Amino acid sequence: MELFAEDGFEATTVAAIAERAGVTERTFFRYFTDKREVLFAGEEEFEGVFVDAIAAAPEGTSLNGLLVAALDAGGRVLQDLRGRDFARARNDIITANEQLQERELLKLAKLSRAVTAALVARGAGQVPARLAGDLVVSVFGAAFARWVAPGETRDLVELQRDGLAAVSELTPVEAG
Amino acid sequence: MELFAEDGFEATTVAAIAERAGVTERTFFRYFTDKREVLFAGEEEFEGVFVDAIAAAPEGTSLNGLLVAALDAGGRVLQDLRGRDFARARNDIITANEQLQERELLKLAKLSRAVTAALVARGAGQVPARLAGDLVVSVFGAAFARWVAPGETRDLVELQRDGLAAVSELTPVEAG
DNA sequence: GCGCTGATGTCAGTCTCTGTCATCACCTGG
DNA sequence: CCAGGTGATGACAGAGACTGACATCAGCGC
Repeated sequence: MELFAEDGFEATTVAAIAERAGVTERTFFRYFTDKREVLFAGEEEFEGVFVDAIAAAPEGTSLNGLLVAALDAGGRVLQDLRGRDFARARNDIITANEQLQERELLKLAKLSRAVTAALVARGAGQVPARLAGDLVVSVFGAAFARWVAPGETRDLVELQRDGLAAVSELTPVEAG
Repeated sequence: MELFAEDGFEATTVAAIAERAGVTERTFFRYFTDKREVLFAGEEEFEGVFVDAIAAAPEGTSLNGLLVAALDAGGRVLQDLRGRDFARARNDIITANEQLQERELLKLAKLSRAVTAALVARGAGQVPARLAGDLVVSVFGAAFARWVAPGETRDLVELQRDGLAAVSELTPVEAG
């Protein structure tokens, strides 16, 4: 991340990263499938937080309640694990490069699919579960963007709640 | 697309594509920034359909109405331009390869941003517009997946309408 | 015919990523 | 204490995506 922040992602060669880490290029590729993957290590665990929160919710929880539970759990972990400053630094690197945005979108799409599967396991229908999975990711993404914006002081969890509330105002009774 | 369908995306070299097209590798890269980009040419125009539909809607149209207008227009174009069989063939290639999924997600993210901007231009707030932009893409994606599924006979537009209706049932009154 | 312009070819080179084999530390059983 | 197995690393060679620089050549206006 130091190198990426200094020279940019593309200008930083894998050889340079490996040297800084004190290993060879070959070893780098044994730990990371990809040059981009450096910035996305540990995404599966993050996914697990969302999924577990849905699975652990009390029986009879509404679909809406499951979404709130997943978002709260995910948001809290992200806040507490590394903090906002780290998130900002990482986010700056990613938003500066399309290749990295692609990879992030792929990870988010996987998160959406995981949430969808967890909702289906709780009895939701296929189509609504998929839409809800996308919704979770969308609300998370929008809240995250606000969270790392300069000057923002509110909690990520709070911003997510706010976003979710905005969604329910989006689609009034007369949809379709 | 012939080559991709035969040998798969990764196994197909740019040299092979160029040869089939009767040009050199260098010329290929003058027309496509990327090997993947071959499958995503003309995405800007598709984006334009959504944006134009929003801009062209009669004054006073509700936010919901704008989303319906955008989805209807986009769905219709996709159906009429190349047809379902072409969409299926292309979709098979993309779903078989993660690199291509990444690129598709990036294009969809751009579509979302474009829709967001169009909604903001119609007076929507920043946060709801972003969520609505994501929503449009989400509904489109879910409907498209159903549309290209084997055995499906319904219209893309119809499936989108159906998806949008499912969304409004997702978020009842007591959200947040 | 002259010179301009745009499209293409040629060539050399960088960088990412992969397969293969050698090396070396560490452990384990005899 | 040593033979042999195992896992991590290094060393190399090579394929393939992409880029920059320059050459070529057809078509066009003058």
